[in-house]
Amino acid sequence: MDPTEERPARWKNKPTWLLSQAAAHGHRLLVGELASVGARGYHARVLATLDEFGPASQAELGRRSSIHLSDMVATMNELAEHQLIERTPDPSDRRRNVISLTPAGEERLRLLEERLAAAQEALMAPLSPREREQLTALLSRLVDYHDGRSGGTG
Amino acid sequence: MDPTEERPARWKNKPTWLLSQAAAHGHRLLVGELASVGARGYHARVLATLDEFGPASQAELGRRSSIHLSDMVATMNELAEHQLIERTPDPSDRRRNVISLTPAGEERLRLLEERLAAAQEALMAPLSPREREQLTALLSRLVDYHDGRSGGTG
DNA sequence: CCTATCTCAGGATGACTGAGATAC
DNA sequence: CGTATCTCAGTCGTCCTGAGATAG
Repeated sequence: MDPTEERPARWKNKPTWLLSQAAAHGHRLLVGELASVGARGYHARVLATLDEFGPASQAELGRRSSIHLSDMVATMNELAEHQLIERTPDPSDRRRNVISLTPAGEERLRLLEERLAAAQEALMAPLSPREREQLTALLSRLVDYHDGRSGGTG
Repeated sequence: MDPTEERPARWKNKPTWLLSQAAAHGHRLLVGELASVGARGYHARVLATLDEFGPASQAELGRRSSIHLSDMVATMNELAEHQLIERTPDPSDRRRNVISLTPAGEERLRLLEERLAAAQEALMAPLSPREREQLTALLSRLVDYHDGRSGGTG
């Protein structure tokens, strides 16, 4: 950031601009919170998805977490290194690894969700509860619409 | 994307998540539009900033465009390669390059702004005019607030 | 001396492409 | 056969750190 100077007026009402800047601020806060406990965004996403839907193959987990299949390998390695997940071969389909959350992973997730919540609060600080609801509702509309266009059955 | 499966319910109301996903969709649309004419996001940002504020040093231009100083060099090289900007030494401060828009750069900018506008429209498609205003107003509040916290006098 | 500008090298994250081996 | 899974290697855009040379 460091906007010592004014920014072009034509950007003030450009959604892609506002969205990218707002997301960048959110990302900074999120990364800061997670880094304070040595985690990355992908970790929180995978752990939460496992907690919510239970064990699944890497590919399925990646789709549910909106993480690219080719990025899942490294993410799984990092999480397995710390015994936060377990990777066991699927006997009914030998291509697959079934990923499951370990007790340590569940505990880790609780910690990460605290940090996540702190980031949300810091990000939304200037908005009233009513405005926060409005914003999340509008963003949800946007995301759902575009997910539907580029994605599968949702 | 490709969300063949459901996504964790706990994300549905997480601003950092919604923002990052909405921004990603916007970014995809933006990059797609710009790539169709061989341009990148930084090009449009620098060209628009030059058009709005006139010639400036690289550092000043970077601050106004919210582009990191160390990323400006490559961006300037790319734009200068196509004669879209001119880099002339500042006689009153020999550290500085004064960057100015060439006629070709102005023309280029007009083309890019058409593509930009198309991306905005595609992104906001599911929202009514009133909702679009609400969204941009809320995002502006968010961005202004956090710009003020991390930046200068903006 | 300290600060600012420009340049270069490189890292981190997130999203993505392509290709290969294996299994269904 | 085609398709899906997992793995590996690498690109790209954006944001960011650090360091050096030069100039104010």
